[in-house]
Amino acid sequence: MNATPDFAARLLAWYDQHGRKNLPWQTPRTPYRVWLSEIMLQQTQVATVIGYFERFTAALPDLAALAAAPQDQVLGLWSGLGYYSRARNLHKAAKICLAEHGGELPRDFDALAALPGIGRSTAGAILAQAWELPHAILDGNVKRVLSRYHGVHGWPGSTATARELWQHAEANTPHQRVADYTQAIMDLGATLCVRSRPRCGVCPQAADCVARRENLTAQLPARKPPRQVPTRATCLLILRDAQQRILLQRRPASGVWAELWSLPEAADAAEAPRIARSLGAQAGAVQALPPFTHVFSHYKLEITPLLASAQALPQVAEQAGLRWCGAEEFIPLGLPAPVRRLLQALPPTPAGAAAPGDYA
DNA sequence: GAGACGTGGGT
DNA sequence: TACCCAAGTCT
Repeated sequence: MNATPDFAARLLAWYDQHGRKNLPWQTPRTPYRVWLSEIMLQQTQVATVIGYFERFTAALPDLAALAAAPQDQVLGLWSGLGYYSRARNLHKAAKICLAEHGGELPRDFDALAALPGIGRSTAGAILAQAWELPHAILDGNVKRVLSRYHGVHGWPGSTATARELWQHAEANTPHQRVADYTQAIMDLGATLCVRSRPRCGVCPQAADCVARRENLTAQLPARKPPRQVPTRATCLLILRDAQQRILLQRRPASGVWAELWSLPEAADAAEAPRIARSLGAQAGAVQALPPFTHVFSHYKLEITPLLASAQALPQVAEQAGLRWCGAEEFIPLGLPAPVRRLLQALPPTPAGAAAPGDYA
């Protein structure tokens, strides 16, 4: 690949003047905080992450605290961020670090990339930012910058184009000031070389940028091939007892929202009483609340909330993965975002309404 | 290689 | 509105 010796120098000079140096994971810049931020920032924008990062590090300030935390706390701190396998893998990796790496993140690329949730780019970012080791990264920002600068036409998601971009990324990465360089190229992508209407007029690389020269900034990087997303439908069962508690059910270990606390599902309202009984509850009249659509990256989900007064059946033993939760109790739990919204906006029980079996 | 995996914001 | 996508990784 074309070595571009001036690329890093120009970028670092720009970074010294215009780069971001007060992001929460930069002060202090410990390996744990770098790691956590890199995981949170996967497929997630900086502005979204900042609040989650602050809360997470306040509760779990170091690797040992994370490793010792219950999974429900970790998922609770992640609740709303999405891609929850990141949280489960982060937790697993912390335990592995404690058991196999002396309680620290390994400084070896292969050992780091072997940890769950850490791939090639994240491993490179951690080594570069935490320890100044000369490793390249290739995240969305870098893909955009390099696609334009080097005039790479292929879609970055394809293997061939990714390989090409990795070669550019390796060739461009300097051996001095690696941490700053890594932050700098992401800052460039995030603030100047943005997807639409990049600010080429103030870009330090504009003179040598292929896309700029050939007027291709709107075409590069190539778009992902469009794909139709299917629509599915479900009913979420809100079983509420006389004490205003809601029955929550833990999601299965695989699939969407894995291991989060959620509402029981039903195919329709007619099925609700039978579902309730199978969960050890007696449901009263079922009221359908206004349906809404929740959009995932790969499908749409039409959700109809079904509200029913209910009573835990005392003769049914408590089942694992089920819990009756008061309004204050579900706040720290790992809940899917639409479930949290739904429970927070729940209409109060009408005065005088009686739950089944509540004959007082 | 292609699909699963969340959510909120920009255009 | 309906897309597109944002500091990717795993299977």
